[in-house]
Amino acid sequence: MNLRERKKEATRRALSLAAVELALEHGPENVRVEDIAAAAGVSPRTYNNYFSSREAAICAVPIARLQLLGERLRARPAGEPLAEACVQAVLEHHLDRDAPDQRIMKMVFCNPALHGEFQQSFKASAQPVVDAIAERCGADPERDLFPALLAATLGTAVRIATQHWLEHDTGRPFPDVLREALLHVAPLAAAHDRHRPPSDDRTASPAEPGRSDHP
Amino acid sequence: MNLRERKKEATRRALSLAAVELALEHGPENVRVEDIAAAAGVSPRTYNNYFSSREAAICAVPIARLQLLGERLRARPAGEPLAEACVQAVLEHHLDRDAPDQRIMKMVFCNPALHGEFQQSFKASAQPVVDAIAERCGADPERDLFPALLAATLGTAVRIATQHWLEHDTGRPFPDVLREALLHVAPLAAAHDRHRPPSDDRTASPAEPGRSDHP
DNA sequence: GAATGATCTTGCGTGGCGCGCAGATTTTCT
DNA sequence: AGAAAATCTGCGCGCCACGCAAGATCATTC
Repeated sequence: MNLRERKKEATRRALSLAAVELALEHGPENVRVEDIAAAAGVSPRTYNNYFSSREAAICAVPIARLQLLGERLRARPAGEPLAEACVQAVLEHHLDRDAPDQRIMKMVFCNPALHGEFQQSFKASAQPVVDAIAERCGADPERDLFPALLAATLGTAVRIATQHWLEHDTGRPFPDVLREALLHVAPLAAAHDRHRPPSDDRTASPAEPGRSDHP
Repeated sequence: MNLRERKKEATRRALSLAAVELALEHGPENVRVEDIAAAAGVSPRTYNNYFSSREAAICAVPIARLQLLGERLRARPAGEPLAEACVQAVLEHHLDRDAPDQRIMKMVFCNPALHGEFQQSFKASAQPVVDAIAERCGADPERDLFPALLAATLGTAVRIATQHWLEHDTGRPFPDVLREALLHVAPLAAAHDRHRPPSDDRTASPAEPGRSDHP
C-alpha cells in the first residue's frame, strides 16, 4: 500500500476517532467541525474532503465493524441453524470487547441525524452481513430480498434493545435485553430454515424467546 | 377548538404539504426553506417555529398516518392471529388510496437526513401501533419490548421492500414485494402467538413466506 | 537523484440554515 | 372595549458544506 494511501487512511481514522471522542464527551450537537479537525490535526476544509458531515464521521466507526460481523457469521459452524448462528454472531459482536460501542450506539440511536446517517451507511456497508446470510441459506442476495431483510431486522433488534434498555431503565443488564430481542426475531430465520433445512437437522426451532422473566 | 389552534394546525399542514410537494418535484436537497415558507404563505422565520428542519416538515406527512395504522390494526377481527392481523393491516395501510405515499416513502428511504428524521419521529409516533399490538397480545408495552420490536420490524419490512423494489427493478409490482417481505417477518409474530394463543385456535402458522417464485 | 505529473491540503468566498431576540399583530379572556 | 397572552416577522449571529485555485506532498520515469 502506498504511503499516500496509508496517510489518507490514517487521517480518515484520526478524524472519525476524534469525532466520536468529542461527540461522546460533549454531545454530538455541541461539537463543531472546527474542533474535530483540530483534534485530528488537519484543517477544517480537509475534514470536509473526508466526510460531508459530522454524522458521517461519527458513524464511520460502528459501520467499519460491520465487516467483522460478516466474518463472525461465516465463522459459525456449518451445521448450525441460521437463527442460532445469527443470534450468537450478533451477541459476540456486541459483547466481546468491553465495547465503547455501547456508548456509541446509544448516542447514534438517540440522535435523528446520526441515526439517519447510520441507516444509510448501514445499507451500503452491511453487504458483508447480507452476503454471509445469503451464502448460509443458499439465496441470491440480488433477487431474493430475504437476506437483506434478515440483516436489517437484526439491526432493528439491536436498536430496539438499546433504546428499551436506555429508556425503561429496569435493572437488567444490556446483554440480557439484547439477547431477548434477538431471540424474539430468531423465528424469522428459523422459518426460513424450515423451508430449506441447512443440512439434515430440522428437529426443533433452535431458540425460543424467553418471556420477560429473566433467570 | 380555538380559532388560534385551527389556524396553527392549518399552517402546519400547509407547510408540511408544501414541503413534500416541492421535495417531490425538485428533490429534497434542492428545496430551500425560503421556498417552502413562500409556498405556504408564511415567513421563513415562521416556518422554523413549526419545524426545525426541512426533514421534519417532510416527514410529518407519512408520520401522521401512523395513527391510522393503529386503528386498522385494532379493526382486525379479534380471533385473528397476530401475524395475520399485522400483515393485513400494513398491506391495507399502504394500498388503499392510490397513495402518493409510495413516492414519498421512496424519497424518505433514499435520503439519509430524511430517513433519520423519519426513524426518530417513528419512535415517537408509532405509539398507537405499539399499543395496538400490545393490547392484542396482552403485553405491557412499558415492560415488554416485544410490541415495540414487532412494530419496528414491520417498519423494517416496509423499508426493505421499498428499497428492494426500487433498486433491483424486476417487473414485480410493489404490493407483491411488500407482501413477500411481510410474510417473511410474520413468523416473528406467529412465534409469540404460539406462546400465548390469542383464543383457542392454535392450528397452524397463519402465513408462510412464499419462496421468490411469484404466482 | 532530479523532473514531471498526480494527488492531497488549505485558505477564501458564497449560499444556506437554525435560532435567539424584540417589536408588531392577532386572538382570547374579562 | 381593553388588558393579557400567543403568534408572526425582520434582523443578526454562528455554524456548516462546498466550489475554486494555489501551494505542498508524494509517485513515477528517465
